[in-house]
Amino acid sequence: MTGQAGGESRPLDDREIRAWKAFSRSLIVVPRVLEADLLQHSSMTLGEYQVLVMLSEAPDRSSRMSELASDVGLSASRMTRLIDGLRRRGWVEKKRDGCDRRGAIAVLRQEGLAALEAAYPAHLAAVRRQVMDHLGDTDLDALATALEAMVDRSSAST
Amino acid sequence: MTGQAGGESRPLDDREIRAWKAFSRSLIVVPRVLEADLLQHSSMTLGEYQVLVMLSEAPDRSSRMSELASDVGLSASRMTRLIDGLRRRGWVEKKRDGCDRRGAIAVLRQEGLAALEAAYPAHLAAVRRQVMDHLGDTDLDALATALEAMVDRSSAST
DNA sequence: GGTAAGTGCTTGCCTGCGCAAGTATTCTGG
DNA sequence: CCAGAATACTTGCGCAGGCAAGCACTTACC
Repeated sequence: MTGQAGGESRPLDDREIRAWKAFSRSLIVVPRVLEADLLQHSSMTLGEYQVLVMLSEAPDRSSRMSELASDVGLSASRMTRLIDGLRRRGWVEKKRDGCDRRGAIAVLRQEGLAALEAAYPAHLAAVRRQVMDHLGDTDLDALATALEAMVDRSSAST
Repeated sequence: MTGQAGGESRPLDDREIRAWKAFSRSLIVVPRVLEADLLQHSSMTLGEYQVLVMLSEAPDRSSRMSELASDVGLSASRMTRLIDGLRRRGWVEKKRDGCDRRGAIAVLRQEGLAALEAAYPAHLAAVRRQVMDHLGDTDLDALATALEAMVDRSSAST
């Protein structure tokens, strides 16, 4: 029994409903607000910001497209176009992988790192203001563990 | 200095980074997976499902467009087109408000309720499987409170 | 009562994003 | 060494969703 659609699931109780409704609203509202802020201050998307962060932390400031995609949780096609956008702005360059010439590797350029550093303070403030400041009573480790499990489950079911 | 981006914020510590990264990935991945599931099983969007739920719980199974929009966290224009879609499927009808004839009121029809009830079991199972099942160690009330605060803060800053 | 400002929905247009199909390259069995 | 399967990206296309401008109606003020 995979549980895909088959098994009867117990309905959510009141606590669960409250948590789920709050979570599902946050899924819509939080990214919108953060993205609007980032777009206004730094002319970049939330996805673009996250990709720049991943690249800045990667060895040689470079990473394969497919890794970037799965790390941020975007589709491969989205990543192609996202990287194209960053390339047009001169923030990253793309080169074919020498060993596996199917693959492409995105490399963060100096200008991209500068853009990321310029965007960082305002975005950090927005994340604190919109998200972290409200997590006061929450056990961060338990929350992180739970969210990681969700995301892993989802990637697994692909 | 607006204060919007002004103040220096303390960088996130390791715990916060972990929680934030997990949260931001979940913002991308969770809605995608749930929506794909809902679309496949019931041919409706997550937003459409949520609107149907709101309507089914509302007095007279009807609600003003603007209320629906703010309850689910979507923009007014999105709500117009979403309701149009539901109307085309015969699930909802729209009538002008008698008292304030600027306003429009969406009314859930029997067919819409039936569609919602048909979609419910599979969606419930998906929500349990993808989300609720992973929240075991988490204090649901604290989490709900935190998420509600986030969303309220965001709506407020409009 | 009539004009000005405000409110509530709709429309035009643009962007983000995924899916399905296509292309290029690598791997695998004969 | 060569077909066929598998992999890694790209491209075509369609839908979700926001913003800005528009239209309809109401409220406020003279």
